[in-house]
Amino acid sequence: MKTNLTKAECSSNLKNVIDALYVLNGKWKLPIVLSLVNSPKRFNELIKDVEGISPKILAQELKHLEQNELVVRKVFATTPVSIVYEASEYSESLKDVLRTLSDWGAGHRKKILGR
Amino acid sequence: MKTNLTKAECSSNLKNVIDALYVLNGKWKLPIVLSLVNSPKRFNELIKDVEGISPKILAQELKHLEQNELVVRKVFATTPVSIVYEASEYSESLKDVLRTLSDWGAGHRKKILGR
DNA sequence: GTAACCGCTTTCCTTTGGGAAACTGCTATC
DNA sequence: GATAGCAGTTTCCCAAAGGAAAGCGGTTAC
Repeated sequence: MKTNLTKAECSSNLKNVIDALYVLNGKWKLPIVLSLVNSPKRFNELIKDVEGISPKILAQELKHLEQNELVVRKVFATTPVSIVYEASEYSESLKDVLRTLSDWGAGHRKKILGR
Repeated sequence: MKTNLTKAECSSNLKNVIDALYVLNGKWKLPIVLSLVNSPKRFNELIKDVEGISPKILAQELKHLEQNELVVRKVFATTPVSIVYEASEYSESLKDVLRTLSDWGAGHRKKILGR
């Protein structure tokens, strides 16, 4: 059986794909999530770990990721309070997405650039 | 076995994922590919089918998609020449990517918006 | 010959994303 | 009391993305 994309697959899923890309898009979202998957971190630790990001952008992206429940902001009532960002359990749902994207990206680079 | 993203999965694949998103990104690339998967089309047919796109953007995106071998531009020596754009056979390689993105996007929308 | 269609390109403009730097309020340390 | 660190916010700026409108060279239909 020929496994073309069917019309249904194409049009009915376009919105879903666009929604997914909206959440993952931009220069920093995935780097931040992946840094937090490695280990939870505080704001200034993220600034150091995610190379090149500015505090404005980091704050902005963390809010976006929090809204999408991929990152959790935890406040500890120490003095002074400590604030720690973690990758949520839900962020594991990205695993399959990231794997297929990574596989395709690797294969594609090889096809187009030959390396 | 706990199926966390491993450190290796995270860092070594980030570049691949970013490369993949670079190719798929933007407002119009996927709509164009999906329109062409349904049926090959001429320039002005695409203008009508991909609602809201301007000729400048369409020309630009078609070039990008051609460079990435997802779309083929065929010139027929009729008088006047007719130019037809088709989804390439290689564009089928996007099937898995689109499916996982679509699944995740659908689930995610449900989680965040409850619909 | 003129009006219309095809496949674009050009120009100009607005919106969006991202970055640099300074600054703020708070706390802790010296 | 001065300095430094934390967790950001504010301001200003630049570049890239995207859109609206017009134009252009060719062809064909009237």
